[in-house]
Amino acid sequence: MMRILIVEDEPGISNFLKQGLEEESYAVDVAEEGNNGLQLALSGEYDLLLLDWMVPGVSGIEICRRFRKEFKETPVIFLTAKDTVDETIFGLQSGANDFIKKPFHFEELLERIKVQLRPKSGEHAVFTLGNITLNTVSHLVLKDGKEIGLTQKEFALLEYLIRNKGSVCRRARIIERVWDIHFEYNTGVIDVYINALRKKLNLSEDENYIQTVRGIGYMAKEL
Amino acid sequence: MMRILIVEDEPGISNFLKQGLEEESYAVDVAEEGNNGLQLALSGEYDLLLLDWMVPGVSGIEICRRFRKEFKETPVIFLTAKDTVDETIFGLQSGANDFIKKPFHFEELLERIKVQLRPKSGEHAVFTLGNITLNTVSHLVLKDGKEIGLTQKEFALLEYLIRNKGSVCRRARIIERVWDIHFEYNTGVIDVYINALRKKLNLSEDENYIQTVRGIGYMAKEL
DNA sequence: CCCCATTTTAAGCAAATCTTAAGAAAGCAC
DNA sequence: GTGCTTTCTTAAGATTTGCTTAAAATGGGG
Repeated sequence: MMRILIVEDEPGISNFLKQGLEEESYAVDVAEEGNNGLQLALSGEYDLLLLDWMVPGVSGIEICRRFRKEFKETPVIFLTAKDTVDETIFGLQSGANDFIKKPFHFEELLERIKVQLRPKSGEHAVFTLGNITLNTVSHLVLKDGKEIGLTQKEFALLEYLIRNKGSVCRRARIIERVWDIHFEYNTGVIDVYINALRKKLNLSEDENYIQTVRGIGYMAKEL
Repeated sequence: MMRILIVEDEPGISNFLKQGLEEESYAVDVAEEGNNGLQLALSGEYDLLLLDWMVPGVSGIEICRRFRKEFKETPVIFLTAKDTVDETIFGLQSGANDFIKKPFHFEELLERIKVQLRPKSGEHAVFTLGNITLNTVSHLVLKDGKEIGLTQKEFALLEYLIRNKGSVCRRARIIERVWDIHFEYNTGVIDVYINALRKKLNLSEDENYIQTVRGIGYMAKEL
């Protein structure tokens, strides 16, 4: 699941964007103010930043600059009413990846977001775990070359586990990352999905690729 | 286990926070008054301070300032009804890491606490003790490169010992830090776990990495 | 509006872990 | 060596956590 942070002080715009992007199954957080926005951005939770040029508190440009120092690869897109060449250059120098001028069509923004989030050549789009192959672009999972039909959530869970192959994934983290649920870990939903994955992947005894780590969570692991 | 000290004179607020944070599995202590709060803060037991701006006795700002002299890295968050710029700057100059205005949503506070407690890049995630490796991120323990399956408590105990490698760890301290039990040291539970650790790590005679310090406690030690 | 696939909740059962307790062994002072 | 204290080891009961299944909610498409 891709996570987007919007820093935008006009609730009209931010709500519109949040709803639209959530319908496209992104996880969206909104900060209405610069200090809060910067802090959230630096938390490292996000895969893309949508910054308003001018927000109360720390400005979008400043957020972008400070963010760039920490996260060199995460894309930043500016939303701006300004379109003079000077300011644009200034913004790009601050490390932004793209600009979009208000007012804009939602489709155009979405397209640009997709461009930024498209895995760059050289980046992994295909992950493997033993004889299992997971392709994040075609959204296909194969085991021994045979297609396994997974639902959205099942795919997201498997993707999260495989991306973190070799590390124990804590339940709280899984719930946050795959379900976008925060502050409520007493649900048994992870277990049900792990169960479904193991069943659909038809893991035999000697194919213990999805291991449970009692008291902590689960781990995808090569054998 | 992360330990939080709340200094807040309104029992309504402090109880609400204590309960909520404990449900998130933080260890929480409350001081209702400044002098007591300062004393507890300076004890060095805590990983984060939640200070009310105004409390009877020593003020929150004063606690923060005095605390900063001793503990440069431990985060401090203020709870405050005040939000004028002057006071905010004053608070930040006193060394606070963040502010949150009353009234606030518990989720927001929790989010900010998590941001502050997130291990900063560059901090140690991997600790070693002889041929033993403990990774706090992947939650794995290796001996001679081979994975050792530890339970939660076993892992926590080993982590505590290794983090304090070379220092004797008193039983009372271990019970407080690993089990969060205070004022009750007559339990034999540490011995049982030390035993389990030595067994699982399969420590031979010349690998006495976890030493008994008779009458005091235990010590992890390079040989 | 209904149907169907997906997601979530709930509950009983199984298994691993945690804690307690008690006897054995080891360390220490005399 | 004797007697006392501390630590080690084991095992059993209590508790927690995970597995599995079925049923209930949810949500999108016809």
